[in-house]
Amino acid sequence: MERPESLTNILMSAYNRMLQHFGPRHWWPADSPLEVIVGAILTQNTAWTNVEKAIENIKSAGALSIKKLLETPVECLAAWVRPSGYFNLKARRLQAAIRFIAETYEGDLEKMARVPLSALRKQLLGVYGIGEETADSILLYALGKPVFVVDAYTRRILTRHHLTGQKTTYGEIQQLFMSALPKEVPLFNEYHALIVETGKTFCRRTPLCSDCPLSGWHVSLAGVVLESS
DNA sequence: CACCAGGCAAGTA
DNA sequence: TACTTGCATGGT
Repeated sequence: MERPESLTNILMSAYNRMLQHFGPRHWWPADSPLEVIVGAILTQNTAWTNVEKAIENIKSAGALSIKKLLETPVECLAAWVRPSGYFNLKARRLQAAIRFIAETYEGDLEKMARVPLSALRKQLLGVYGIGEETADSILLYALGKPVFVVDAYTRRILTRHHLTGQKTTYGEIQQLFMSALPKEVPLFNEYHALIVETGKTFCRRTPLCSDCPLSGWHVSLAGVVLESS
């Protein structure tokens, strides 16, 4: 049996395999920090292609700014974001996020980005419609904070490779990565993007794992060597 | 036709 | 605290 690998080696090996396979993802797919925030809310449990249509509607209306969105009635927001699903819900969530930025930071995302990570994360989690994944996506991809984003794909891939159980919490999975990896924004950025790409391509709910960059990925942790499925 | 997608909050026990 | 349910469009 091989010598047990450290968690750091396991996670970096997975990262290198995914990077080798897909190349850099250049995330988040958006033209501005505000567009990242809007996209983070609209993509909740929704395919990104649908989010693109919704964002295009907002752009076509010339409304992709804090000032414009702030004065847009919620019914109008709902009409624009309709293609992304849950449109009544997401219109309210969008409005709540925009109001928070306007009221707390005078609509200035650069001012917002100067607040320390942990304090900012708590603030975001207090906003209606912003949970852990959305908060972390905003922190990392819109504000440049070194935090690891955990999503359904992250969970699914780790579970399939026996690195975590089904009931592992968001925070535990986040700690798994953040305790083992250097806390660098470019690494966290690329790592999560690669997980999403790998998940979309090879690890959907209906399994389709052949040729996955992680197939045959030997995981040895705590002296127990497992074979990925 | 059924199932799924880069969650979240509110309700229930 | 830990589970369940509603929310909704568009692609496969």
